[in-house]
Amino acid sequence: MTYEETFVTTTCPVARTVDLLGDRWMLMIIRDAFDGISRFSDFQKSLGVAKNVLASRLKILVDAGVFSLIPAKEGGAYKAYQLTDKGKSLLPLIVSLRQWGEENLFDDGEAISHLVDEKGLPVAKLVVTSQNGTVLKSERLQRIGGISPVRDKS
Amino acid sequence: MTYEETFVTTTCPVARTVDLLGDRWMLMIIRDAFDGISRFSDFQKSLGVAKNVLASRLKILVDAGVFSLIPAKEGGAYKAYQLTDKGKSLLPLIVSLRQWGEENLFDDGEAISHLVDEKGLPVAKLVVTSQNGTVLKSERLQRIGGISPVRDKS
DNA sequence: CCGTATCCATTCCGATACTG
DNA sequence: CAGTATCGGAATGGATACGG
Repeated sequence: MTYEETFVTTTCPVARTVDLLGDRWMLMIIRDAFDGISRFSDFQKSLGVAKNVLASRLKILVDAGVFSLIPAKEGGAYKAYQLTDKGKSLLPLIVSLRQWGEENLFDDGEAISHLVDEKGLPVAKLVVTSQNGTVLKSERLQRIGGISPVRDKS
Repeated sequence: MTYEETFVTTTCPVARTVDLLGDRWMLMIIRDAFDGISRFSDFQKSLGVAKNVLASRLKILVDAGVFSLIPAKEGGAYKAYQLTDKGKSLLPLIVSLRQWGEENLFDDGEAISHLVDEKGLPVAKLVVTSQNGTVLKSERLQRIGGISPVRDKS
């Protein structure tokens, strides 16, 4: 079962991304990739997922162009799954997941891992803005084109 | 089975968020909520999900504080699931999903729905930056504290 | 080490029927 | 409309064994 076979045609980009990545393992695999993991066995150790499941997920991600599979070098022992540019552009998604979790799913004083830059500074909070830089609240957004969401007529 | 019962304690905020929201229906429900949907039957019509499944997901989201359930007004007919502030702070996540899908999962010329502000301007692209505003590439990030990811020692 | 193939248990989901 | 209860089937995942 390849990614293309299960791909649902929809005009909503959120739905398409969720079709591809909206799965526990997918998102955790990508998180690990941003943490520098690139080998099959390291993904498996980190996630504790069954090998067949991991293999199928990685195949889908390679097919989708999120990972490229680098063959083992001559004399090298391991293949490597590396994020492509397409894969690296998932960084805002992973950071969104991280920041929301940090702010909403931890009690004060609980152990927590942080994301920092090379100087140890925390990453800035992601904010949705208009193209002129003003912060946008969700109430001021609307979806145009494509599917027409059901709206409250009351 | 409530959200608390299945909550996996981990020091990684990504994992906690994925535990709660890393599911096809969850993310689609939240997308719909940002599109203004608030009623049980409208979610159901929009998503085509079975009622028992929808009910269980909405309960989890209410328990988690993402939605508040507003009872029907006197004389009003419908209850409403409204995003709380906590729920509204998921906007960057939904926008991340949307923008990645727009850029990577559509062929040129395909019908696509867009997210715009009240003036019809597209939302700006989300970018991960350091606290001083410089754009951060994934290679320059690292996770500190909490779990120690498996790293390549080769 | 990196997977693939198979099997089995479980979960999950959709459909239906029913209640307030 | 807004759910709850139940049931059967499909899909999924984990474990294991095996092969490149």
